[in-house]
Amino acid sequence: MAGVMVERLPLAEQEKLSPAGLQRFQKTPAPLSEYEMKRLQNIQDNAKFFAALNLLETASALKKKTKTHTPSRGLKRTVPKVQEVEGVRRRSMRLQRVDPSGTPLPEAPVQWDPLSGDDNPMKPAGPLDMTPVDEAEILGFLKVWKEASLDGPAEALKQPLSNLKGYKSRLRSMTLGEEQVAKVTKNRIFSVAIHPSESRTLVAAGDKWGQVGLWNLDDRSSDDGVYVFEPHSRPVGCLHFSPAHPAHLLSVSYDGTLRCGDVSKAVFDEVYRDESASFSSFDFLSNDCSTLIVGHWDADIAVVDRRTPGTSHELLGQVNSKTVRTVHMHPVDLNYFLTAGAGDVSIYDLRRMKPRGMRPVASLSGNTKSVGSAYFSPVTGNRVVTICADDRIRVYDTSSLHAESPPILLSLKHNNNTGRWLTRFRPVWDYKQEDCFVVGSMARPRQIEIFHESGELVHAFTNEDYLGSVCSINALHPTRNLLVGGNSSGRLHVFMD
DNA sequence: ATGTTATGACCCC
DNA sequence: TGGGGTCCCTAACA
Repeated sequence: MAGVMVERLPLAEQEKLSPAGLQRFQKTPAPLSEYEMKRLQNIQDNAKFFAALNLLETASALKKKTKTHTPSRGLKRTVPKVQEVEGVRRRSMRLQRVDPSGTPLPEAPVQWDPLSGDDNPMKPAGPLDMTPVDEAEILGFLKVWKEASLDGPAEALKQPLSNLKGYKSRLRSMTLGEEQVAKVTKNRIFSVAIHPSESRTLVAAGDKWGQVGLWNLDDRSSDDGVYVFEPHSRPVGCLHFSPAHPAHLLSVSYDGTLRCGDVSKAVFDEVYRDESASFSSFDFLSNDCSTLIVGHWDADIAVVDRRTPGTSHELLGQVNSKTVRTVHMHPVDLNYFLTAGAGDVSIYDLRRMKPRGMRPVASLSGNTKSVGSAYFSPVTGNRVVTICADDRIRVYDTSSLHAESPPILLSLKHNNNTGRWLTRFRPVWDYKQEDCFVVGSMARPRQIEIFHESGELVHAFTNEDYLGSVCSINALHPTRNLLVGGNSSGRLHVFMD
């Protein structure tokens, strides 16, 4: 803890688990809801799918596998080259930057424009096939993902908070080995997600240029279990498996689309699209995860219902700040949501959505520069953790939602200066231990840190051999001892017991 | 001043 | 060699 300055403030007592909080990670409790009907329909639809699957799997099992062992998992060194289908590519002298005699012209400053080149074209509207960028066979993988999604509600969610000592020993049991590191996207990671299954280990990451990589860690066969898709064309800022139906993987992107990767259909459906906008984040609004709240970069907030046809929002408001980097629902009272952006962290009431200048219910003041993220503690919502460019991590007491200015419990000095090439840190709470959060770090040796809300460094994950870079974006499994950290070259690191 | 966004410098086959 | 993989604490602009 050298160099770390902690300002301690009084702590409120620990709250009990709330049923509403629990439900976020459980199946929809209501019997025969619309969702259940839809699910039955899906089961029928999928019968055919599995029939086809069995046939193809048999066929692929007969294929000879000759791949040699490589020390690192994930995306391979040699990416299959896309052949120029048009034969010789004609380029003008001007584009080649040579004058008519063939002598090179002096280098002109080029404004790089992703929209004009064919490097990163906007994806077409409508569903995209779930075809990996290398066109690898994925039926076997989809089967795993689908089976993993059939896990019932976790008993562990109902267990009371363990004490800090017990929690520490759980963290100590989590290790990183060669098999727990893989490159899952081509470029730098902007978001990660963990499938909630207790029987299977499935993680995902979204990158700078719209890729979403999925990694099945249980796949120890000759294949490495990594499958890379490209459902977006710009950074994938936020990624979550649906807690109510984890066969769905939802993603939002700066490209102005929100998609839902659906195993049953093997497509990335388009849920919400606004080409003139840029989406930064989203959260599930209802416990059945059918409605979503989406934060736009320009401070618009949209409510989206996945059940209605079309790709527009149901409701649009604008919060009273310059930008919205993250949006997060209160886990107990689903009328309230939290936004964080440029120098502003506020709680708003959904029932008072307005087209412009919404007045917050509460303002979480103290951040003196740009705020990277803000999240409610996931079970009670009694805490909010923020991270700011002023090199502080702050924890607020939000147990009284109508306190206009929730008190700061902690202001922790932390080097958040990630610079030009690293994704900004986003501390997230641990569902298993609601008073602790995980955050990336610039400290050497490279580490991923777990802090208690008091500012105590509870644990630092390090590994001399396999963790040599900054993991900006991290996620913790809701019940298992499992941590995923993503770095700026597309690699995931999975600490587990 | 604050906040955001660009695509660099190396090393290694 | 050069293109791709990898890690990372800057500088211009609005």
